[in-house]
Amino acid sequence: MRDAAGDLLAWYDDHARDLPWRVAPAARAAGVRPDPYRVWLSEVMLQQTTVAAVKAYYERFTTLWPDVGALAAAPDDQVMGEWAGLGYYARARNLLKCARVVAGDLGGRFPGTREALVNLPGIGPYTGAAIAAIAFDAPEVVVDGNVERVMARLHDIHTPLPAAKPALVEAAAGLTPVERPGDYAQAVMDLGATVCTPKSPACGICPWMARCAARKAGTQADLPRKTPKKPKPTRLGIAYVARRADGAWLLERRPGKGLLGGMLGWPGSDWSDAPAPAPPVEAAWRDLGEEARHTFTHFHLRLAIRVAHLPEGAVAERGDFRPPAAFRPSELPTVMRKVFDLARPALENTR
DNA sequence: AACTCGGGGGC
DNA sequence: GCCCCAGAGTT
Repeated sequence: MRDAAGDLLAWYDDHARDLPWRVAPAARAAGVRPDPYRVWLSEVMLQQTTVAAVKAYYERFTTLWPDVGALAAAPDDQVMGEWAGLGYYARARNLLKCARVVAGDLGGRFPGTREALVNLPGIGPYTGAAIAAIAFDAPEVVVDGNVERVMARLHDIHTPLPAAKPALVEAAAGLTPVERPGDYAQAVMDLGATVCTPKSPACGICPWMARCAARKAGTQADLPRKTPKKPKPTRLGIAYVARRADGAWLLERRPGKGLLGGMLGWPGSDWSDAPAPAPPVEAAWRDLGEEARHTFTHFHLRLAIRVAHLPEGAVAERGDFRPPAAFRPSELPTVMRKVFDLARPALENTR
């Protein structure tokens, strides 16, 4: 009788999703290994991010920077601009740090073990194990959100996350095969993404149906359990959008740490219960009367928008003027792009 | 162990 | 609206 990993690999050979960062099955069978650079890039982009959202960014990055040396040589601002909209911007900052360590100290080659990989910026337990397994054929235990859900159901584990994490890792370790560990890891994740989904799992077509304890007990839809999360407070702020008579926009590079760190944005107030006005330049500011609403991981934001036309030669206390040719709205994180979309009509005419 | 850190798609 | 997503880093 085939073991659980064997059943899943057989399913994977017929049902694997065709994803840009994967080596096609025929090529893989012929011994072609995936490029560690591309595995790493895809895994970092996929952290807490859906496949659908990642695809276009992955194609863009690999076109602009086909290898780790090219990425390491790219200017910080360009990389941050290309990451804009994908979220969790510390990933992009650590991506560059990691690329520069690999391209510099490591001669352009990624290390092939989990232990060495997790010492690099932005590579944690999951990503280190995933790169080692997928790119280097190491039998590492790869545990992401999909694996946690599948293991909780397979073994009918009712302990809420995150307390259940050690038990789920142990369950995953007991199943991970020595052969084809990379395919096995991707198979569990595909299973979680397409069959063992968070809501209404398709148990009838699951290759592990007969082995699943939660299905026997009828508890699969309630697993994994999670500790309740805190409600999000609402913060208020003011964003200032100014345009000079020559068409230049007044923009500001945010500090390199914290929320939206390193990203381009509009100058503004603090975000709090009672934000203090902080115009970046003396001008006849006009309130737009419409606010940008945006929800971050742990709070809601309502951003009032103030706009102003500035005379030619105006000088700002904060931020820098960018001519239209040097500014693409796609460089902005989403909340700042929302502000721009609302403010633009009022500033289309430069005088 | 708890908190910070984005954004979009599904329901 | 809430939930989820190929989590990592900080405190």
